[in-house]
Amino acid sequence: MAVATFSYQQIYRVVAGIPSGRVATYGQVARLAGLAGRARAVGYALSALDGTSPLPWHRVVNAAGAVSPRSGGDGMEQVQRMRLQREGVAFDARGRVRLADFGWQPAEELLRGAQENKKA
DNA sequence: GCAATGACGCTCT
DNA sequence: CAGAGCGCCATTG
Repeated sequence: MAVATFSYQQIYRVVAGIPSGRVATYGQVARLAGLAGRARAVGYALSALDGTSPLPWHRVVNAAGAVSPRSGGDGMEQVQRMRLQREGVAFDARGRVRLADFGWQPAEELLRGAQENKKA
């Protein structure tokens, strides 16, 4: 495994910053992590995580506002939905979240982009 | 170093 | 509004 590359740390930090009851898209996280356009890297970083990771990975969804079907058939996508509903996130009949209401809207200062690397 | 795969995003139909 | 196709970059073999 890559043993947590530099980019991964940025991604994890952003994911950990997602407030409860809100969901962020891979592209959003990627941009905040300084990896604009590399949404795939975000998905890869999360895939590298385990179900035991302390990060709220379940708050990360795709641009469609739906849980992405990961390979392996872990069935964790259902767990992700359950967790989000538990936090107050509502899903529509198609199992998709209304990003217009539950989508995470970070402050502009945070939107500076790749500038948030200060670590406390 | 090259080739294949992947928890994505955007555009077209 | 929903579904399918193409392109992007990063990681792994």
